[in-house]
Amino acid sequence: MHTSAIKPAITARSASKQARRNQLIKATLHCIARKGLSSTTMADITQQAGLSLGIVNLHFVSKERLLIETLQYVADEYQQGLETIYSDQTLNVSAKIRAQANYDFSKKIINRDKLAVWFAFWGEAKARPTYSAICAEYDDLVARNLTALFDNLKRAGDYDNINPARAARAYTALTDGLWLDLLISPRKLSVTKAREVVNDFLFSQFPQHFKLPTTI
Amino acid sequence: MHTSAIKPAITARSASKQARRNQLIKATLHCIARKGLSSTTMADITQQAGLSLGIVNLHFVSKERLLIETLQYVADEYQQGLETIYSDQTLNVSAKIRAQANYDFSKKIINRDKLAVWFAFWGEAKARPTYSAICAEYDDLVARNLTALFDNLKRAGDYDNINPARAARAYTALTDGLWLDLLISPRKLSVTKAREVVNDFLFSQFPQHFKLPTTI
Amino acid sequence: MHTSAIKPAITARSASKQARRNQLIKATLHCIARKGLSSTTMADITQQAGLSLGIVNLHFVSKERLLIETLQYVADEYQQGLETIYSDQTLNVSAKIRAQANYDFSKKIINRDKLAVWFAFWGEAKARPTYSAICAEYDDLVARNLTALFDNLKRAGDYDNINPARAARAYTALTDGLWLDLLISPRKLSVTKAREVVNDFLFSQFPQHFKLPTTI
Amino acid sequence: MHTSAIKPAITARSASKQARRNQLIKATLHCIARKGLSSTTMADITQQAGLSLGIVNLHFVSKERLLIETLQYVADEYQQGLETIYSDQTLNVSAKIRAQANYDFSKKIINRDKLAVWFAFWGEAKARPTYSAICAEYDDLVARNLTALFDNLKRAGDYDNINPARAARAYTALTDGLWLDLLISPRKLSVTKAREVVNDFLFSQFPQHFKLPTTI
DNA sequence: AATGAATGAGAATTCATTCAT
DNA sequence: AATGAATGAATTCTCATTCAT
Repeated sequence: MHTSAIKPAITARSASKQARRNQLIKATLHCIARKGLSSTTMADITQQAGLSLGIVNLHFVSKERLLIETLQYVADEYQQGLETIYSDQTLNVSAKIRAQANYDFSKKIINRDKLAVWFAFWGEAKARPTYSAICAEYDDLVARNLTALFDNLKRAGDYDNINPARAARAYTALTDGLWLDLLISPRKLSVTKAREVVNDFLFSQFPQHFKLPTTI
Repeated sequence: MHTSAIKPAITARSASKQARRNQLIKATLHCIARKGLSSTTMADITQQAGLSLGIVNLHFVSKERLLIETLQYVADEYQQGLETIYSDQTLNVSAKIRAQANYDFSKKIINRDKLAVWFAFWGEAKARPTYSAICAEYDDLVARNLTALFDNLKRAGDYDNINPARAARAYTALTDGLWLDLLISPRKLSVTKAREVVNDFLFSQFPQHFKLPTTI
Repeated sequence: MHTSAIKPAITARSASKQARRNQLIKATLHCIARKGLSSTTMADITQQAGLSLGIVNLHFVSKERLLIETLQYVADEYQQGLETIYSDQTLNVSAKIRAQANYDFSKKIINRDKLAVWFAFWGEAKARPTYSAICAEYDDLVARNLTALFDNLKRAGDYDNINPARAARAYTALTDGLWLDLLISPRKLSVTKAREVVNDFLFSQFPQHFKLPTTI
Repeated sequence: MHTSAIKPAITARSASKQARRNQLIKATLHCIARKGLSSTTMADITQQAGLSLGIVNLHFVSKERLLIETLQYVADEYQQGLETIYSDQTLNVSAKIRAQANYDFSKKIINRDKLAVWFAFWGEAKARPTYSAICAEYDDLVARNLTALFDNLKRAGDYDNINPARAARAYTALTDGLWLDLLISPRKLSVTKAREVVNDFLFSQFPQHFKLPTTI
């Protein structure tokens, strides 16, 4: 009873606390995309968030922690999208793979700002194990699930030559590489073309389950 | 004896201007790989090179210029290796492709330091157009040549479904992605596995010209 | 009462900011006078002000801006003194001129530190247009007002040979030159003597309105 | 005979040494006038002289010594011109004064570069006693000679109100002040006007010996 | 909880001077 | 005597963090 009276107050407080944190993470994302990871300062972030300079150290202890949580935020966001697909009971195996391919090159993911943030962190990953760990985590999720899906397809079709784990590895490498291309030379590679490349790949691996892109 | 007579000539003072520049670029590469792009300072670089602090501004005007020339150096080195392959008259089309695949995952290229440097710069590319420009250049070289090679194969075999330009795009994306995986999670992806993934890809596209990796 | 409740909140902040700026400008003046413009460092200034090194960039963006505002400060201070004289309704024309002559060689102006600062900036003026502009501004004020005053005198007396504009120019040149002498060779020229030189000049131009210095 | 064979060799050496020194002083003057005293570097000077960087320390020991000798050079040059006038037996007293006035506003002296150099050093004078000493020296020469000349005039005419020493002081202050104006605001004060101001002054002091400028 | 002025360690850059050639 | 690459102390500027309000 007491608790039910007190809890809302606590939740309210912590909710507002979480709101501040998200506000700062959003601002951080924005700044990293505009100015790059190394040129983004605390002043940039807090100004972008419309808050005072001291607030980051209040809510995140240090800049380093804010950056880590920002990366975590982006990784989580991506993972949640995938998990929704993976756990969707209405989709069959190939539909899930198709859904992931669509998701990986959807407006939500293919957003130059988000790509920039991904690669900004990857670029620092070697020197900062914490970044590596976060990046590796989502990688795992995809590898596990995609391997399972490809394995299912292999059994469902006549795919003796396919190694599901390697195909999954190829898929993630291919999408990472295409994202990089989309970021570095957006004039040479459109999202449409990138999708075709992915579809080519899926068709080449599982011709009985995927269609050839209309244009060759 | 010779060396003891020659070495003194290469001491601090008499090293050629170009030698000094290379010395500094090498030191820069080393530092970026160890500490990351953003944490690498002039003091780190000059100390690594065994030279004095002021030397960078003497030979490169500014840190920014040194970094650009360092990226250029790595890009040039990679390009030269490829051009040697592309212009090798003793290799037929599929041998050239195989040679590139070997080269792309050879000791010379797959070196965690060099990968780290690549991704360090890619991570900053969005915010620094000069970096993008250099990265885009080598991309172009590969895209052009690989498209031509795949085009040749297509005519030589029964590959109606292949779009050479897309296959080339897929190849570069795949290798970029694998490099990233090798950098980020070297425990999960070995160079051997990465080679198998590439071979899988080449076999899936041109089964008449490439062999299936021995292990499935 | 209202004011005492409201003002402190508003003024306290902004006044404190302005106070810091003045504190730094004062310290700058002091350092320039002691060590010269070119040998004055940020460390000198902030130490003199009893503040930390980073404070200048916080309040003035750069050293260059601090120097400009310091020059502006001295120029403004001098101008304000003059404007008080020019706008004093209780003084007649010749009294105003006499007041300016007194002011120009008063303790407030003839202060070796301030003279040193003036000439430090003049010395750099050729190479820095911003300095020139500020110096030229006060020059203008004096030229305009003194010309008008001399013009009045000319009409009031029998001064056919006087060209008011030229007399004004002569007056400013004379005082500038005397200030320089007071700075460079204070042993040869006392302030008293300098005053006599100015009085000689005024008497020679307008004998009906100014007295000959007592000692010849 | 020996001597006549050896001496030329010695003279040649020392002459070439002096030539190098003059070459460097000229270059220093040029650089100070263009860039200001504080921004002039050893590299600027040696490059301007078309010589190597190390040469200054070879011929002048330090930058400081070079600057002092440069100031000395300008001061000497000015003094020599004056001494030629003072010792010219063909000129009477008022002609000498007129000659000096002409000289002080001649092309040789009124040269923005040289003025800039004068004031650059004066600006640093307070903080560097060596500069003061050199500047004071020429001042002395003028004061002594001009006082004597004015004294002569006083006896030759009806000038009871004139104090020759003060008039001399006024003359030097006036010219210094006009030089400063010519340097700082050349658009407002032409050399012609400056000459008129000086002539006004001489006429006002010694109306029987100097003519009123034609324009009033 | 929030602010933002102040701090000061750390970084890049400059440049007089040195010294091997 | 001359050169100019190399040095490293000195200087300005940046910016994460602190802390009084």
